[in-house]
Amino acid sequence: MALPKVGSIGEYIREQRQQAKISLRQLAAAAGVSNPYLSQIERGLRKPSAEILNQIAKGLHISAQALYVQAGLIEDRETPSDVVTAIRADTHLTERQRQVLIDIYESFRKEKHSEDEQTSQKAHPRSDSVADDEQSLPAELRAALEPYAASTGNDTVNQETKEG
Amino acid sequence: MALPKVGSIGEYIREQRQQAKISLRQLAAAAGVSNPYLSQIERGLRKPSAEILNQIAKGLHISAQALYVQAGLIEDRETPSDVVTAIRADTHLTERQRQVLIDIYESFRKEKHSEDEQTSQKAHPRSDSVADDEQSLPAELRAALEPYAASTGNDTVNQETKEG
DNA sequence: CCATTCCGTTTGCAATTGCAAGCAGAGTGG
DNA sequence: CCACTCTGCTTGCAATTGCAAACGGAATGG
Repeated sequence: MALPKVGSIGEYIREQRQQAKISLRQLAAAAGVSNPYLSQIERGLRKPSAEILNQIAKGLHISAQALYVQAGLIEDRETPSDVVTAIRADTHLTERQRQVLIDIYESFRKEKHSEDEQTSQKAHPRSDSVADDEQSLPAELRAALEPYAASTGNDTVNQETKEG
Repeated sequence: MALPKVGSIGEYIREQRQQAKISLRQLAAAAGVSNPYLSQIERGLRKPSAEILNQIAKGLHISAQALYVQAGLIEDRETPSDVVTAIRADTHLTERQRQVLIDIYESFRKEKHSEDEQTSQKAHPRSDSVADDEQSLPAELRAALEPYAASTGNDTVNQETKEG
């Protein structure tokens, strides 16, 4: 395949480098890549890997995400909702758990629609001790959530929810 | 010769894929990469480029940042992955909704934490067509959540899993 | 029993990354 | 004028990515 549109990332790097007033070789040294390779990257002749991109970002003292966005490697971070983003980014949740959480959150948002509330952030007296000794989750809700909690192919819960 | 410690990213991908209950080939197709290559990635034999990583993230419906963090390509402090903080900061939720969301999240975390990973399973590939993805919120769960949503008496809970 | 269809893996191979070495030009100054 | 040093760029080459094709199992079904 011919060269794709990697030009924008190279231009961006060169722009940032020139704004920092450092030479190509200096940035190459700071980033730990070779000078010719950086030259080719800046002119769009090569498509750097994520590792190289990360090192360049470090050498430029800019956020790696800025470079990734420029390279089209991550979405433009529209921040749809910090909650959804955080859930999606949580590496400890399973796919299923993520979807359940997001769905619950969105249904909450929808329900909340008509109700205007000016909740000033007052101090939460017991904000830190959540889910420690007393769970405010009623039994029925916990029971309903059980099949979603840890099902990773374990068949302790027979999920025969087949549509008729 | 010596394979570097790219293992963690591969393990993570495989874990996420198995939790999503899709085959290696399915994920490969969804991500637009070849099956053998994905196999090698998951086993840590290859170090995927950022582009491939991004496509895999799309195929897994997880944030690309999560993968990049796992791969050690970006610092994890760059990602706002604190679900509880995000929920607390959301001004569109009622206090009660926040509490429920956080509790569900915490219970998910607990279940996942104590859960023993179980990969040895008798594969029954086409027992009951698991292919249909989600049916996100079952009626029982929605019913259990209703009293917590908002007492507007409106029950228009249509689920729209936003997919990119 | 053999054909089919999944699953994941192994095996070559083209294309690409990324680098060491070397090239051309512009200042600087002895 | 020539040596030195800086700038960025071009050239081969080893190592790697990423893929098409083919392989060994396991389950379904004629």
